[in-house]
Amino acid sequence: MADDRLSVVFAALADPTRRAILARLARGEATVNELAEPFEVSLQAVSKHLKVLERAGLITRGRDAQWRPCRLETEPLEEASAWIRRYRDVQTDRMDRLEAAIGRIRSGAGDTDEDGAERPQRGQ
Amino acid sequence: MADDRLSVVFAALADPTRRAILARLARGEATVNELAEPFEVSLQAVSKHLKVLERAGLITRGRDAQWRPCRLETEPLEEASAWIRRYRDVQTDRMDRLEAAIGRIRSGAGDTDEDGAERPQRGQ
DNA sequence: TCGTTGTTCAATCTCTGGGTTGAATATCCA
DNA sequence: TGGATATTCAACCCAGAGATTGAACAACGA
Repeated sequence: MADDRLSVVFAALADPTRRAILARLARGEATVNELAEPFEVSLQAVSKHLKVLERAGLITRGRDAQWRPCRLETEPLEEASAWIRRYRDVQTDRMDRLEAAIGRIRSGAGDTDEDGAERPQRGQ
Repeated sequence: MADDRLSVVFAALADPTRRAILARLARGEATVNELAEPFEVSLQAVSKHLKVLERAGLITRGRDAQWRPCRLETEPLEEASAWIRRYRDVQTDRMDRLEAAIGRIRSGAGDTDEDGAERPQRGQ
C-alpha cells in the first residue's frame, strides 16, 4: 500500500471490521476488549486493526490503568470526504454544461467545448 | 481484501495512481494509453488498475474500434461519501450535546448523559 | 494481406495485510 | 507479593495486491 496520507486513510476504511469499530466509537470511547467483543477474530487481530486506524489518524488512544480507551478522530474522515466530493459531482456538472451547450447551439451560438478537457489526438 | 461493495470501493481509492486516474476521468473520457501517459508504470499495470476501478463500479468502459474509452461513474463515490458523512460529524455532535449538558447543569438541571452510548462495565 | 497500434492475458516475482498462537508486559486488587 | 485482567509483541502462515516481461488478440489503414 502507498504511504501517502489519503491512501492510508482509504486503506484503513477498506475493511468491514475496521469500519464497524469506527461506527462503535462514534457512540463514545471504548476499550480494546469492548471493541473486540462483537467480532469472532482474536483480540490480537483487533489490536492490529486499531493500530491501522491509529496510523491513519482515525483514532487516538489514551491510558486508564491497564485499559487503552480508543477515541474516534474525524479530521481524516473530513479529508477523505473532501477528496471524494471533488469528483462526486462531475457527472452532473458535465450534464449541466452539456445542456448549456445544447441550449447555446439551439439559440444559434454554436461551437462550444463540453468540458474543457485536453483530448490528445488518437494518431496512428 | 473483503469483497463487500464498500470495502471494494475504499480499497480502489487507496492508491494514488488510481485516484489520479479518476481525477483525469473527471475531465472527460479517456483511453488506456491516455490514462497511462502520466505514469511511469507499464501499460499492463494501468490496465490492471482500470480493472480494479471497474470492479468497484467507479468506471465503465466502452468500445471505439481498438480503443476502450473509460468513463467515470460517480454512484459508488456517493455511497462512500454517505458512509463517511455518517461519522464525520460525531465529534461536533458530541460537543454540542456536552455543551447542552453543561448548560443544563449550570441552570441547575444536572445529571445528564453525554451521548447515550452503552458503556459495558469494566469488571475484573 | 500485412504491418501498426491499442489493449489484454498469462506467468512470475515480491511484499504486505490479516489472521493465528504463545509469550511478554502493564496494572489492578486481595 | 501474587494472581487476575487488559493489552501488546513476536513469529509464523497464506492469500492477494501491484509490478514486471512476453505473448496474444483486436481493429485499423495502406
